[in-house]
Amino acid sequence: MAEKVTIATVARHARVSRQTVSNVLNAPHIVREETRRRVQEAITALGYRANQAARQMRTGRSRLFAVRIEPTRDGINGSVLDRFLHGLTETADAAGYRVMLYTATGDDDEIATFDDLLGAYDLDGFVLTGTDHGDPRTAWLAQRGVPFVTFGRPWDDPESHPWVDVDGAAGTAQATQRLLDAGHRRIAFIGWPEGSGVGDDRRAGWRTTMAAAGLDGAAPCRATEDGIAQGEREMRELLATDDPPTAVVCVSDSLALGALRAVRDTAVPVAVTGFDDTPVAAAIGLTSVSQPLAAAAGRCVELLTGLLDGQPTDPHVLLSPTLVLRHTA
Amino acid sequence: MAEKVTIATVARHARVSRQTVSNVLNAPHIVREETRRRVQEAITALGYRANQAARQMRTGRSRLFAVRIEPTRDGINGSVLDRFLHGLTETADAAGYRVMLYTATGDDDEIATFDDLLGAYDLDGFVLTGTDHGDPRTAWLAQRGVPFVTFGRPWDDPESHPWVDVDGAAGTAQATQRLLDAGHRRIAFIGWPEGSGVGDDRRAGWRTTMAAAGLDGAAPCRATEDGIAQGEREMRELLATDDPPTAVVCVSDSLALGALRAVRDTAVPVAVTGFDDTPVAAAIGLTSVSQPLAAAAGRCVELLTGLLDGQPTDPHVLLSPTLVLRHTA
DNA sequence: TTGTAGGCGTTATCAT
DNA sequence: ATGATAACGCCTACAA
Repeated sequence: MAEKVTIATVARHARVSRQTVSNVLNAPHIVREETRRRVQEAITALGYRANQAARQMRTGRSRLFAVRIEPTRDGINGSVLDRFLHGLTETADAAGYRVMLYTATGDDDEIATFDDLLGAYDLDGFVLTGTDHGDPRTAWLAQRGVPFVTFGRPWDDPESHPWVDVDGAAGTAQATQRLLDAGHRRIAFIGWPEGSGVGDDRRAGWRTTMAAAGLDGAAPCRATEDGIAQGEREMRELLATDDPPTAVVCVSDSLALGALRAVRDTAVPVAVTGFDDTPVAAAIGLTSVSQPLAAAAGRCVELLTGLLDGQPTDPHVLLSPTLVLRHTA
Repeated sequence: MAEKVTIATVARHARVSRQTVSNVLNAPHIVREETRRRVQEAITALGYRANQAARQMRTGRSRLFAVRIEPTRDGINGSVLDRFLHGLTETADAAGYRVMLYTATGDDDEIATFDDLLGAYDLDGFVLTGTDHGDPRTAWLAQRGVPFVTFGRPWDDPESHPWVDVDGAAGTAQATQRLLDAGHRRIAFIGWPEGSGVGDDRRAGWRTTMAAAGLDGAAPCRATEDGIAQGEREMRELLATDDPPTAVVCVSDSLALGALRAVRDTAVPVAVTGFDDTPVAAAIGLTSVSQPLAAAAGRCVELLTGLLDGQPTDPHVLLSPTLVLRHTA
């Protein structure tokens, strides 16, 4: 444990004042070339690292972002957040920020945590995931002028705050088109109940694609809560109709997995596509729409740092997903 | 957005000195009952929160732990870390600590990050996951007296530092015993190559159980890298032998998934068990050994906080996994 | 371009 | 039991 290396140690070593060292760190352009080099050398030689606590106390900024980590619901969708989180940490790191985790049991609890975090750690910003209609969290943050970005559009008013999202409609449209190209005509959709922004968006992609092909009439649509069992049930009912579909686009891998089970029992092959390209999909060969999570995370960091530096960045980013073709479609 | 509430604000409000407020916070017992109550009231009334940066500068402690988030390798095993991380964040929270994330591309890079983090944020401790033989990271931390806990035993010397782990051998033993009870006699094992602590441990559980049943001769054992394709190949080779196994215990869900594919083509039903109870296992009905990840995370935090408070806690915790029975065995 | 003098909010030390 | 004072490491004035 070498004794602590402070800005003073560096100054002494480089035979300049502490202020000059600070300048080299925070405003390199105002320091003479040669002096700067000498200071830089001292910094690396001594292994100096700016103490964030001291810096934060003076500047009020912590170079820290906070992200909520969710309780891994059914575990299938959990991996999406997991991948996003990794991308976020990596990009933030590169931008000189670190990511702090927190948990919350609901919106109110999360808002209380905002308060806590802001008071105790002077957090620079938040990255929220999974926003929904009339989200109280974004309102709270916006009202206090706390910088934040959401991964997921604000469905009520797209202009209300910076966000990054993946174009779900484009994803399902792609999947639907692919089935169309393969000769399918009766293509069903199994989605979530109306009212969730994400679910409605994905359904719209399928619906418009079918309509564009003049196939509205051949497009049975079901809605259910997420889950494998639910997917299986809906698909069975679909198959039991007079004119059963030959393909189905599902709003999630969970539902697609269930549909796949129902389909396995039938003689006629039915094509199935899912959404999110989760590990499960990869493992069982399910064709699925893949979100560019690392890119999304990167853009979130970009937006947030831009906000903090007062740089004007386009605050709304919509990324395109890609269809990963496997055995099931 | 109200003006900042500091210890001075509270002191004024409660008509005491700043020091008394500090005492109420850090050494309540030395403050008179009535004074303490008055200060507490002021604290809640004003919504005061101790500023961590200032506290840290004075005490040198940050109430921050760091954990590495991995690049979600094949995604199947990634979910294990994900669940662990969530448990960690929750327990740390309850203990008044927060979790900071970092990434690293290798051991050396990770050590460099330790240095960074320690210098910049005065981190209180690290939680390492997935230790292996002769881990340079633990050596580095230990040498500098940095508090840390590993999730995973140090295989070379169990006494060298505090750890929490799950008894892998007990898990595979349980799985094997269950197959024995079901009447199986020829039970194979598909594992990882010798040399990984975790893999060898899990193999040992199977081997000793078979030996105890006097079935050493009926216990074909294969080793391969992790992966679905690898599992399928090994299982096919196993099935092609003169006296093929009627059941197989796999060291991971990935391998089990592959084995399952090989087995689906055969006429004779072959029982398969995996390890980690990943979402994939749940989705396809694979019997698997489940690790108590939330509990493990909790014990990690317990050990670490104990270390920091100088409390003597048993520094070695071995938890038992449970077998989750599903369709495949 | 470089040096000097506060002060950020907290806690430890020492008086009272 | 309580209060005054110094110090943690850094950055932002201002002076040289």
